[in-house]
Amino acid sequence: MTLRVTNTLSGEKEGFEPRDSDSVLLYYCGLTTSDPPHLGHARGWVHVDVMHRWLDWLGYDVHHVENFTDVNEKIVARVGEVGDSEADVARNYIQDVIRDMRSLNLKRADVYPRVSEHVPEIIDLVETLIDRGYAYEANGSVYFDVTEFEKYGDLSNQTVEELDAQGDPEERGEKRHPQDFALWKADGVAPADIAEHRHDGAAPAESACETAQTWDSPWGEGRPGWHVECSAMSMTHLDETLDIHVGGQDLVFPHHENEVAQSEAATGQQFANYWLHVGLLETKAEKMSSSLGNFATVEEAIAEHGLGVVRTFLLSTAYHSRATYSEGTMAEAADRFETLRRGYERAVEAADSVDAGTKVEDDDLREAVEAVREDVPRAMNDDFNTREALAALLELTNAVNRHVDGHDTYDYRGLRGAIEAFEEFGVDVLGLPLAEDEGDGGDVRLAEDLVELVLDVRESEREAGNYERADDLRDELAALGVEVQDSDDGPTYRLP
RNA sequence: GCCAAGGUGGCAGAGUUCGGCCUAACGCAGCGGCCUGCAGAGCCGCCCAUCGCCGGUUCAAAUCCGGCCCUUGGCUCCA
Repeated sequence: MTLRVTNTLSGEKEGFEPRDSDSVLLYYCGLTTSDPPHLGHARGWVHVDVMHRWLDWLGYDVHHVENFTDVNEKIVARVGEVGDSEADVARNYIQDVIRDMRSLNLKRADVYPRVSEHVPEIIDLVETLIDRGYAYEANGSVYFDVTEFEKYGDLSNQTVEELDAQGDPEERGEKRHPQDFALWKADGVAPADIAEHRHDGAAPAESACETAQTWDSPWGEGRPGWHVECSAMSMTHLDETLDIHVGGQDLVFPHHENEVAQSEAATGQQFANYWLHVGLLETKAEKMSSSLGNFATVEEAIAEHGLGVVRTFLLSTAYHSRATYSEGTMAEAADRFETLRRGYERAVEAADSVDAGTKVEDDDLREAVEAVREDVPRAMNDDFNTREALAALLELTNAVNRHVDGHDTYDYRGLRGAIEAFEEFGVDVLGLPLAEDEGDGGDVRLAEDLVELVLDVRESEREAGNYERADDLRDELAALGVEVQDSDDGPTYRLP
């Protein structure tokens, strides 16, 4: 059973073969740190995270890099709102990104390089491109000459001629061809460059622009262009040829197209063997984006729904499809996650109970365990089909519930198999917090003791037949977020 | 206009690579039943799909081919 992935280069699902049979170089285009991260970013991160986890499961040594674009006109446009300078704004948002990545339970990448730390490498790359005849200098700026690179347009399936036909010839300026793009931009940032990105309440554009960073270069003072950074950083931290390059669907053109051109022109090597593109998150048939202002931030979503629900939501749609964010889709995710979490909990409780024995054998349960061990790897190997993987775990949940409901004594080995499958696939591969305890601080212990005290009182009311009083107590606990469930063995509860 | 990705039940969303086990998964919503003092959770069952439209290939098509319609994304900052 081998991994197959949909490669944007070919437009087809292909068998995955890394350059080196036991390691994978994985690069993900991170975000520009000019706005709070929203759920659309989280979708990309979580899917890359699961790819990383699955490649680990398959036994590869994964080298994973994600960049931060901390030099950009949009960041300058925020000066005065969240910081006093371009660098300061970027630092603030990088901090937000790191906080959100932690709360999303992402496996760490090996490196999170920033543009501001890689200007020397970028300059080297630009010089190489000039030396090799793929780039030219004009008035202190450097442009990539798309007519020199034969494969330009291959990734996005366009030709330079087609692209030129769309461009406005007046816009060409100092470029030789309309599609040429900047590798290095002379001087700093002009107020006009940031005008369209500004919010109300920003600092005066002039003073914001004064904080824009510039660097010395062979062509004079200036700033790196947007596209070079990914080429320079991925080559610095991984290699000239990557196994898998992942990014949002909206980056295919021009960003990724330009990355391919720069990198391959400079090295003569294929830049990435597999290009994977994550579909965009939409609300009511409109993509979620910072510029449209229609986003839910990662922080808000986690605070409102919790990690498990957010991850379940993001993984409930295959990475390459677009996904819909709405109250309804979140509610569905909440249900799915709760079902899984309860199923896992029931398996653990049953296995640990005195009624679990070695003499009990439930074929249905054991078959379900075998099935999930086949179904999840098959789903994940089929282009990381996380939706199918979740469905397989839900089938296991159903088998666990049937077993616990239908028997007075439990099949210990069957349950243990189920628990291991939940942990291996649900927790380790999909990153779901199935076993999350709510922390073991003193406050939590006190809360537990108090809830148990209330439940004891409630039980005696029930025994006395005072159901109204008992129901009131349950309702009041529910109002505090404490979920109470009655069963034959007495009530169980869960803290919020 | 050009390029790309899509159009599957009330919603959401797999399956299309290599046509048949798809009489279309998992789930949400809805309905009925079991369990329960009640509720919830869970279990069992049911309901809702001629898989955008038209034509073609085939013993057989959601899956392949042709045409058309529509949606979204990219072509300008965007994961």
